[in-house]
Amino acid sequence: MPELPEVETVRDGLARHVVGRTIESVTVLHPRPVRRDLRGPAGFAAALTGRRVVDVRRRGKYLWLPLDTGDALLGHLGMSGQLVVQPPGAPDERHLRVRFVLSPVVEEHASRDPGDGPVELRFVDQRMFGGLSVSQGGAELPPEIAHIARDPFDPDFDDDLFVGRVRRRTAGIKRLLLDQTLISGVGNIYADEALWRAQLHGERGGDRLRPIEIRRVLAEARAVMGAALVQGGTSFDALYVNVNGESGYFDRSLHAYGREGLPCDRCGTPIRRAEFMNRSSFSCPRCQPAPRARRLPSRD
DNA sequence: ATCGCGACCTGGTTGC
DNA sequence: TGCAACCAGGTCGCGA
Repeated sequence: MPELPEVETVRDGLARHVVGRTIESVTVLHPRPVRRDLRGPAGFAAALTGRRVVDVRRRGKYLWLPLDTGDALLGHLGMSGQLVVQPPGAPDERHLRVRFVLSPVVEEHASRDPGDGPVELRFVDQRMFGGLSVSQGGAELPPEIAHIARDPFDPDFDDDLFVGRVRRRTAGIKRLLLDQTLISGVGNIYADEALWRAQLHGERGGDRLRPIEIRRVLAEARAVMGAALVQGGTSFDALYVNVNGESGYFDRSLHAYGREGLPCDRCGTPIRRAEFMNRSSFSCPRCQPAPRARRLPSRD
């Protein structure tokens, strides 16, 4: 499941391979991934055809491609989305949803790299939680994602602001780590990993954490995602930009997620799986002690 | 404002 | 063997 490191890997790959190209045609093979675009599949395609891609940017798990018009192609990979760059005529992927035919790299930027020829940008998504839309005037920052917080690698991410906001919330710290309006880019896997590394239980209330504990889990989120970023950045080949949650290029480094019943790498206690927000949470019952139940508000 | 939950979606896996 | 139930989870929208 793509979280910040995987999405950043895709952003970097797209920046190398699609910037400077013109979108020559757009084919929507399934309407669902463009559902957020109110103009419908035909309007979506029309708004992009003939436009040149001038950059590839990211905030949290969202990606957008600013266009020469000041609009942007906005995308989210959801759970199973991929953006792949392929040579024209490569066999269609099983779950190919949208195909963009891109022009060759313009003359002045071209090298002798065969990758400078025409390519296809393909949105492939099995479960279709992800999607694409055209954001009008969204080149700088699409208004659709103005509510998404900066991510912890953003130079303008404000640690003090984050600590302050967490301390004013009663929800558990895991829920707050997943709240993209507080901190973006963290998903279920890296939330569990950051909490394991910080030795904090995800149900500890934001208002029950000391500032130093909040700073610790923030530092660990940076550490675990930073390590994944380094591996991800070297894991795709020249032309094929891939995000695949199942590929598991980072699996070997996981200490909590998916390790139910396996011994904690720190203390040997079996890792426990718990239901949380209709999904799974993994933690060490010894290293990450659960908080005592909050006292019910008194009625006197 | 905040909280917590259901809906959305497919296909691989599990259980009978 | 066949079929149904289950499971993965990011985001949005809703009611409280």
